[in-house]
Amino acid sequence: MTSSDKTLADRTYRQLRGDIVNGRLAAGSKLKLEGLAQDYAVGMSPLREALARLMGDLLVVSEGQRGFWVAPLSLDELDDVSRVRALIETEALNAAIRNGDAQWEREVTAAFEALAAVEEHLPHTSDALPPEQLEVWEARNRAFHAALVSAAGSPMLIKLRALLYQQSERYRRVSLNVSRGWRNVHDEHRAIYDATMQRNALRACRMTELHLSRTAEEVRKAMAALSRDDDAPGDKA
Amino acid sequence: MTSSDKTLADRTYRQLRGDIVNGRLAAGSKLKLEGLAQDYAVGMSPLREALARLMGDLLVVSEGQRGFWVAPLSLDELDDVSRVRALIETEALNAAIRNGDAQWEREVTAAFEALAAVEEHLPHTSDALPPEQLEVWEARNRAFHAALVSAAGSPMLIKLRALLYQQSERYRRVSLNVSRGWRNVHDEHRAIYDATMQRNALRACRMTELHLSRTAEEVRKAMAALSRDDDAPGDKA
DNA sequence: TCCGACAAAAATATCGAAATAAGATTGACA
DNA sequence: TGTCAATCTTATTTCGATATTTTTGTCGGA
Repeated sequence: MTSSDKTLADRTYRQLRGDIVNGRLAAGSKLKLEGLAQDYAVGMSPLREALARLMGDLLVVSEGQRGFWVAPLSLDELDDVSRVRALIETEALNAAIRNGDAQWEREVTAAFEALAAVEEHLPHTSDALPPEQLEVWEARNRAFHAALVSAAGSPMLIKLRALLYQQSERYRRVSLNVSRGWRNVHDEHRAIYDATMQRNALRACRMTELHLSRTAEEVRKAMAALSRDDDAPGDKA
Repeated sequence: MTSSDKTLADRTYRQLRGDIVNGRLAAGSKLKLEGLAQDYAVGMSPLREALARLMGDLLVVSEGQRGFWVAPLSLDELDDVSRVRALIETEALNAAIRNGDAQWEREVTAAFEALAAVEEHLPHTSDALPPEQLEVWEARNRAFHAALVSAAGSPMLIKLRALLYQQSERYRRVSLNVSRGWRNVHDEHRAIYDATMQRNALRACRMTELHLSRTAEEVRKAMAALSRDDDAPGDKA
């Protein structure tokens, strides 16, 4: 699609990843190989290769001779991911603030302003957001957070951060489907941005932790609500 | 081999991973698919599936339509991996010391004593170690470090730690091939073990950092020596 | 002679489809 | 009601076809 789709397996990997992260493929659902091969119009070989790579991203799990599933979501894992993400993200941001040069500042500013342009007229009370606008926000949010840490000078930190961001995104998408409006997430982004530009690493990391924990809290509530909804209408045997 | 080899791709994944980590497949070398398929006695599909999974472990890199390579090693990456590993490992150890119960203590003790049994009569000056004994030490070292953090209560931390340990192991194996003997690594392990058993998290983490940075330093020297050797005898065009 | 562009050939990576084998399901029988 | 076997579904793998890259060889110009 966008970048390096030299091979069919590559393209399928990206498509599948997107469909899992944004929830089009439900968490925990069985991935029927034949069906997927048809949907994505590929043969078994590229499909299996894509699935194997997604296992490394912790988006797919497999069991011996029984097939593949979309990795399940759970409240416990949400807490786990959120905590580790905070650790990695603050470490990376700290390093970036230490190492970042003028070019980095420009990139962060550009990413922030692009994000701000979307966030400033977000519905505060509405319960639904046009999917297209949601995709734009997701992309710019991802870009902003990526830009912040891009000067960390540590490929490994950046790689792990990307992995954890993706995990978080899956959870966040769940809550966006049931959320009763947007909290003033823009203020939080601005606080992180300002502290970063002032090279106030301590404050920037604190604001980041706050931002992450608030997001996690929101997801937690949404998931709890969802599981209540799941239990109530369903009957026991 | 050992655990879940339900499928050919699984077995091949493990074999390849082992051969890369212990250096039987040289860093940076091209992985010729046909050759590998013969060596491991599998077809293309399971082989490619294994390689795709190894990409997720950062042990293999691939390029578009041009094939696979063993991920290269570099001094920069050694520093990067070492730093991030220290971050993750101390975080996990800290949590484990907070959460670990009596069962955990027993497991750590057992792992430590098994390791000690090998380390106590390690050659202090010898320059070569029988490969078989080296494998035993590697296994017990891995088990000891894994046991320490096993009670961290965070699957994600443990997963990332395992990834980084594996990266470090690759580098360590390089240095073991050229090392002029063993430093008193056993004292370092004992210091970590003692502090852990005393539930002295601060000291345990400090000792861990020291242990990791000393190991990294040793590897750094070995790699520098190797690259000198590589340059000197070789001729320019 | 030396180099560079170009074209053919070889090597190799990628992919799809059919064969195989393992697991799940159904139904008969005890 | 539980067990076993036959059947069906589905994952896994092999194999062969296709597409791409790399190498080799040839020619023409400096």
